[in-house]
Amino acid sequence: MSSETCGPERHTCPHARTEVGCAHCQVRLLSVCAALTPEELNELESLSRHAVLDARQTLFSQDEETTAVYNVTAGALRLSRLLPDGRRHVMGFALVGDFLGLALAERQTVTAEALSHVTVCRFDRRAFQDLMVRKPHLLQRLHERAGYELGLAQELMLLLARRGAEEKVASFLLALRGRYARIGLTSVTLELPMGRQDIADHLGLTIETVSRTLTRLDREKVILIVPGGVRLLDIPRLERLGG
Amino acid sequence: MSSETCGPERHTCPHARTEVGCAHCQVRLLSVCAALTPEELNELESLSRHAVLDARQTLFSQDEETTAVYNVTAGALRLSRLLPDGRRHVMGFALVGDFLGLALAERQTVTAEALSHVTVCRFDRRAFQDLMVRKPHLLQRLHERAGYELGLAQELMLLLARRGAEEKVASFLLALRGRYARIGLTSVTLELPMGRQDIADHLGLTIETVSRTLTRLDREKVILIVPGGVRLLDIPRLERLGG
DNA sequence: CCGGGTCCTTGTTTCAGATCAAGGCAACAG
DNA sequence: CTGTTGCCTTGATCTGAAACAAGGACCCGG
Repeated sequence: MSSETCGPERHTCPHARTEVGCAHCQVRLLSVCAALTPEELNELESLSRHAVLDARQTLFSQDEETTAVYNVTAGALRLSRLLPDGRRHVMGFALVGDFLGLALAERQTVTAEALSHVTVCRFDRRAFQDLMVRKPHLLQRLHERAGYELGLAQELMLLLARRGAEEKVASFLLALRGRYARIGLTSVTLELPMGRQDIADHLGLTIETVSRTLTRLDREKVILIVPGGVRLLDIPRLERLGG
Repeated sequence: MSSETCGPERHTCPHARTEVGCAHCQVRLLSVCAALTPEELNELESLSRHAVLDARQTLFSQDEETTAVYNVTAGALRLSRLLPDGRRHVMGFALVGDFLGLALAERQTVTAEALSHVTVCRFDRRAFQDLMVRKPHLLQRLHERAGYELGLAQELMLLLARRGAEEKVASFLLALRGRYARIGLTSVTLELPMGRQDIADHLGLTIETVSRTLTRLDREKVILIVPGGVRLLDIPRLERLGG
């Protein structure tokens, strides 16, 4: 709640991109940029600026004008929405390779806050939009990605409507594992860069229920709680619990 | 559950479009077609076939191959998703002007069933996709629409996570009113083409809770339950209840 | 080493909504 | 007219997550 709002410009390093260009970007093949030819990539690169955020810093806030779109190259962010009555809902988490600003909306619909040290690739919105008009296959790629996001949103809806804290938590862990796998990160332990409160606000539970549920799963040897994440011990069982 | 699965082709009337072309379509300005020039509209028209469904008929089913995309020109459909364990979640309702198949996915993610007598405009998926590659502004329009859908999905997520049956029902009614207003339908009474069970499955409640909540709102003179829908008597109050 | 954070866990109570059960009502067919 | 069916409503009881309350683990700065 007390995170300082602070534009990304402050963290921009104009020299960074000369050192590591788009062509050498680790997330290029995961992201929308994969749609581009080398020369188009060059053009895109000329629009991009790297930005760095520390944990708890805000990349952009709900309702503010959308000045840029971003590609996450390292770290994780929390995407949340504040309700008029003060309650918060965490719409999701942006991981490496995720694109922020898909919908190309005039105003941000969510607040994006860094959960860890984060690096992003920043593109001016106008310039990006212009480029997209000229490169229909970039738009197509973006639209595909939007379809994927729509799918994620539907899964989450299913998750929220499904009663049972255990079901929710189990599905959440599996979904996160799936997203990590999609970007080639298959570790024994599942990193949880977000706190319990974030998970609770994401799943429509309270922090106590999330904590209790994780503790129970740990006690029943389905998972093992480790610092900064969990180890998934019995994935078939977890899948049975989650659906 | 017992609705007959039955392809839309059976209801196709190849002569219909000669009688009422795209240019005279009532929903043209509401839908993705609004992005097109008259001659492009002609081209689109040559791809379109009208199809008619009676209530309870299935337009397409979850997991089946996507052979076509649709534009709803009359009536309403229920978009639902079946979980492996048999539970159902109603992802949403398609109204007049809505486009089905935005994501251009290979397979359907939901089942679409007519809630009333429905007419749709059917476009072959391949042909539509080809047209879109040639008409970037159609793709752009589609992407915009996808952004809108993503917004709706987020709203619904908020709704599902937000506790309180009353809040959910109130927000649902207001959201539906908003969607009707968007397509120029502002009647005193809000039509509810879906049943109580559908609303329950949409909001993550039971049919009893939906019924009780509507009854309570009626008793408190916030709404008036009428056959086939409700009349919204005290909209400010409803807004306070819904957020 | 201590003091003050923050985050997480655990215990107890309470309540909203699920569940179980029954009945009402309109449409329709025989 | 009567039985059936589908949809909605109402009531009684139960349950699981929220709310409230407290304590523990860890980190960091002095």
